[in-house]
Formats: sequence, C-alpha cells, structure tokens
Amino acid sequence: MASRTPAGPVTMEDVAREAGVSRAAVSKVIRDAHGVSAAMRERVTTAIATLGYRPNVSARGMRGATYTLGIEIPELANPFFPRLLAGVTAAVSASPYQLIVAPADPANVEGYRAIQALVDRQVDGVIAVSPLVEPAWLEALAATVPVVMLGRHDRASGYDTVANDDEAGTRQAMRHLIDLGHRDIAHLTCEETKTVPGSGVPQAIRLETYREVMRESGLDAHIRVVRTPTGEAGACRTATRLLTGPERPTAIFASHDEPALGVQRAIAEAGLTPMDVSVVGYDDIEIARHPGVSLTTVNQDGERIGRLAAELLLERIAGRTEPRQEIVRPELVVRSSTRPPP
Amino acid sequence: MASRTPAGPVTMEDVAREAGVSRAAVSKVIRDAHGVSAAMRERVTTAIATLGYRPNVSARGMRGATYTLGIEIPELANPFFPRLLAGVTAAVSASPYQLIVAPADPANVEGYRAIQALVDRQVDGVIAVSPLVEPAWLEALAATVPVVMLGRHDRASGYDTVANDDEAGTRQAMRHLIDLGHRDIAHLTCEETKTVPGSGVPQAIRLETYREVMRESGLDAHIRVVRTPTGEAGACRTATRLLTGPERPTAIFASHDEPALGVQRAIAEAGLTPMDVSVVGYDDIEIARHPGVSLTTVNQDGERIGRLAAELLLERIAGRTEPRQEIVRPELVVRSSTRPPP
DNA sequence: CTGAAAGCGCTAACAT
DNA sequence: ATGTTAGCGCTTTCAG
Repeated sequence: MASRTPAGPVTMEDVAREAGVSRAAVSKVIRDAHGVSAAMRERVTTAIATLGYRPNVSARGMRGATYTLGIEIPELANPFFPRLLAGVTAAVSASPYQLIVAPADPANVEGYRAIQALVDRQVDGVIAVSPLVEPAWLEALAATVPVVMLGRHDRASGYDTVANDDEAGTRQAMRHLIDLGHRDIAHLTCEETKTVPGSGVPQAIRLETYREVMRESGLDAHIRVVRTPTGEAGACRTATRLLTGPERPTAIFASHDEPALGVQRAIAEAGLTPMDVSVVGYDDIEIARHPGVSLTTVNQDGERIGRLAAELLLERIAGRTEPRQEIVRPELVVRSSTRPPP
Repeated sequence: MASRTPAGPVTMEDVAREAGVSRAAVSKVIRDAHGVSAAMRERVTTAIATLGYRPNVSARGMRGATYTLGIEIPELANPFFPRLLAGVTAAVSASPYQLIVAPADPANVEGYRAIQALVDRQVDGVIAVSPLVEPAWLEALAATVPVVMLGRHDRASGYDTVANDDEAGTRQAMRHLIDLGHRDIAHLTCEETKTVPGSGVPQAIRLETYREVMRESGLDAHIRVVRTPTGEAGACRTATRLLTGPERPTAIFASHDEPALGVQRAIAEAGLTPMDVSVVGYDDIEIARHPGVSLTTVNQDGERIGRLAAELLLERIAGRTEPRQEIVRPELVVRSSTRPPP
C-alpha cells in the first residue's frame, strides 16, 4: 500500500512532473483550495499515491499553516489529564489538523517552556493547561497564535478559557461532608505558590471556597489547611502525619483525586478505615469507581472540557476574535469513602 | 524577562543587525558550532536576549535539524504509558532536544498515522510504542530517521528496541498462581488481531507463555483464553460473564493491569472476594499498590524503559548504526489479590 | 574566524 | 482553470 510507505525525498515538484501539471496546482489540490477541475484533482491525487508523496510540514510552515495543533500538559501522570486529551483528540480527529502534545517537564512546571516550544514549531493553535503562567504573557502570546486555556478563570480578552465551576464543585463536596455531620474537616492542597488568592487557579478557588464554607457553617475554629507536594506518595506521607498527629480530623477534602488516593493509603496504613476518616477528592478519575477505592469526588467531565476546548480553538482558527469563557458544571459523586463521623 | 516574551517576528537577520555580524555567525552561535570567537558569541547572545529572538523551527527543519524528538503512544489512558513518557522526558530534558508526543487516535490504533505525522514534521528521531506496525515498514522508516521501538521483540537491523522479558514475567506470574495451588487459571487478553503468534507483540508472548506453562504443569485441560476489548469497562463486562458462567476459574491472569482492574471490579460486583478468585496483572501501574486495589502484578519498570529508549535514540542521532536490543528484566510483586484457591 | 550567496519545499500573489 | 515567480528563515558551502 503506497500510502503506508514512509516518505522518501519526494517533493511537490516530483508530483507535479508525474501528473504533468504545475507545483501550484498540486498545492491547491492538497489544501483543497478551490479553482481545480475534477480532472486535475484526479491526476494529482493519483500521482501523490503512486509516488507516496508526503507534504513537508516545515516547508508549509514557512509560508502558511502547519496543520498542527499543540497542547501543553503539566503532568500526564495524573489520570485526569489524559481524559482531557481524549476529548481534544476526539474533537480534532475529524479535522485536517494533527495534534501534538508537549509535556511540561517537571523542572519547568509552569509550562512556559513547553508552550514556547509549541509556538516555535509554528503550530496553528495552542491549548494549554498552565494555571501558573501570567495572563499578560498569555495575552501577548494570543496576539501571535490562537490560544485556549484550560482550568483558568481569568477574564481574558485575547484567548478563550474552559474551566469547571470550582466554587460550585467545592460547595457540593463540603456540603456533603457537613450534612453527614463532620466538623473537623481538613483541606489537603498543594504548595502555596500554586494557590495564590485571586489567581484564578482551580486549587486556589477550592481552597478559598473551603474556607468560606467552613466560616458560613460556623466552623472557623476547625479550618485546617495542609500543604503537600505533588503526587500520590507525597500526599500519603503528609496525610500520615496528619492522621497520627494530635486532633485527627474526621474528614479530609483533598484538592483533587490524586492526593486523595494517597490519603486513602495513609488511612489504611495507619490501621484506620473510612469509618474513622472520610475522604473527598476532585476530578472523578476512572479509578475512583473501583470497588476498593470507591472515592467520593466531584466529577469534572474531562472529555467534555477537552472537546469544548478543541472546538473553541478551531473556531478561533476559523477567524473568531471575541473571547469566550466556558464554565462547565461539576457534579458530586458520592461513594463509600465518606461516612458519618465516628 | 526577555526570554519569557512570546516570539515576535524577530528573525536571525534582526539579531545579526543588532549584533553587527552576519547571519551565518548568529547561526553558528545558536547551534554552538565551532569557529566562533568568545567575543562574537558574547555579542550575539546579548542581541538574542534583548530582541527575544526564537529560532524558527520550520526554517531550521528545511536545512538541518529541528531539535525535536517525537514519541508515538497508543493510549495515554493506560497509566503505564505516562510512566514510559516520564522516563523519556527525564532522559531528554538535559539534551537540546524538545520532546513532542503524538497520541495514536483510537481510529488508527496501529500508529501508522501518528508516526507518519511525526516524520512529516521533520523530527530528528522517533520513539514508538506500536506493537502492530509491520517490521518492513519500520525498516523503511528507519532508513529515513533514527527509530527506537518499545515493547517489540523483533530482531531489527535498522532500528533499536527496548522491551521487557515478557516470557520471564509471565512465567513468574503463572508460577506464583500454580504454587498457590490454582489449577483453573483463565487468561484474559485482547482481540486476536493483537495476539498473532510469533508477532513478537507483548500480549502474544504472554498468551503463548501462559499456554506453555499450563501445559508444562499438566493443566492442558484447564487452558482457557478469554478475549476482551480494550479498557477497564470492557474487561469488567467480560469478566462478569466469566465469573457468573459455568465453571468459574479460581484465578485470572490478565494481559496487563488495566483489564485486571476491571476483573477486580467484576469480582466485587458479583459479590465475590479475592478469597474466591485471584487476579494477577502485568505492568505494576501506580494504583496497583493502593490498599483497596492491592493487585499482584509483574513490575516492568516503565521509567527505566523510557530512559533507555531515549538514550538509545540519542546515540543513534549521534551516529551509531549497529542495532541494539535491550531486554529489561521484570519482577513479580505479590499483593493480596492473589490467595490460595478456596 | 567571519561574511556572501545559494537554496531547502512550499504557498500566495500575480499572470495567463 | 492553470502556470510563473518571489520569497518565508534558516544552514551550509565556499571565499575572503
């Protein structure tokens, strides 16, 4: 099968010669620009197939589009992100665009480097999950290339955003715990640099909302915010300290599912059970429904968010300029990791 | 910070003018080719910084390298693959290369499209996890660009491979079950198209080895191979049929962890426990050690495999031509999902 | 050690 | 509807 043969050094020139037409004609056919007769399209298509021609994306990138969309993702190890990606992939697969992913390397979590790498490669559009990059930088970037940011709550003028309603989700989770009768509810979240108040970062909003709900419920005295490094293992260690220390909380609301899993492990390793300490997460990653995990959590429909982001990006590429901000409604999923306090 | 400003249309020409040198000089400095005086390097570097110059990768790609490495991955939803990626990322981060990921879209699992997309983009090297592409195609590809294949056991001449010893791993798993006293051991694996005997695909080797061990142990009559579509949910449905049907096996060896999680769920939903049916997986994904999952499985060190692959690729790019095939030794991790038969 | 000049493969005017 | 031509920004001989 010719189309399965890896590209040799076949150029558009070769195709033109084979088909007995000009390079411009070939160019028009492959971009299906209009102004080509059916006959010509036919001949060119045939020539492309017999020669196994593949357009050189670098060359295209120098004049027009690369037909490449880039997505920057901070940690693929957190299963929530692959879900986002699945949504984007699905939405893009029908388009003529190819998606490439730039993983932010751990040394540069903010994502500047990865996003820049994408732009350096002349992608036609960028989706990014970088809660920590500065809005001003993004505006400047968006002036260059269409941009959609995920999980951001800032009111941008040059780029689009898709986020879930972190306040509503957090309220549902906290309401659930309080309704069960919990009062000693701790919040496990990431380092302070990632939860700057007013930054619009999801974790920051969840934290603020946690505090608000506690206050509204007259539980000011029970507010307890615990910081932990990224990852399940770190969360487990931190939770172990919390659980074995004085005044063990009866419930822990984790900023997202990954650390929640670590908390569950800490609970088990401390010889405790969900009857002793309840846990709530955020995201509803697939494993949360596993019978041995059974984590109560807030579902954000990652695939939907990803799909939406891709659609917005495609719209932008097609020419839209008014910014759009989509907010997706999250939904609490109650499982057995939450019980009434002992 | 200048380097944090998104690239404007600053070209090498601009840098050359700013520094008062020729374009060629700038080119040499950014590639740090030799033949540049310290003074010149200094001036050029300064000019680059003040102008916020970013090399245009497309333009570079037309003559020389793109400093981009591509990795093709079939399903990011399976947590094993992000581990591979972490290894690759780590190994590459110190190099001048940028890594981009091309997710194989579900409609083209074999990965031809994604790999081709990478090559079309003039990457300087390719790592791929495509058990199903044909060796001949890969050889042709490898003649064009350095290639390292993951999980493949074929004896290639033009590209490198890194794989774990699937036979050894499977033998450890099966030995464990048999030593526990199991005789009715079923094997849950993927569709037949993915387990063609002699194909060298990991799943095929695990299947063959399962059969061998059963025969060697005089359990020919108990050989039972069950096919299931990709994903946890499908595995759960399939396992439910197996568990509720006649002659329930006392143990299930799943081709990898993802379906094993589905089996565990099926067991729980059928009102059974690990005391009734044992489960073994393959991969040792992070969640396997969660107390509620506690899956006995075969550890393949994904990060190590990824790191190795990246190192081999870098060697190839540096000029090595003799093929290398690395086999990584797997190791059984016993947890509580396996018990003696009832 | 440095600069001038020739393309790489393609697209986008502009002709025809 | 089709062909001609001028670059895009860079690397790479080849001179100086």
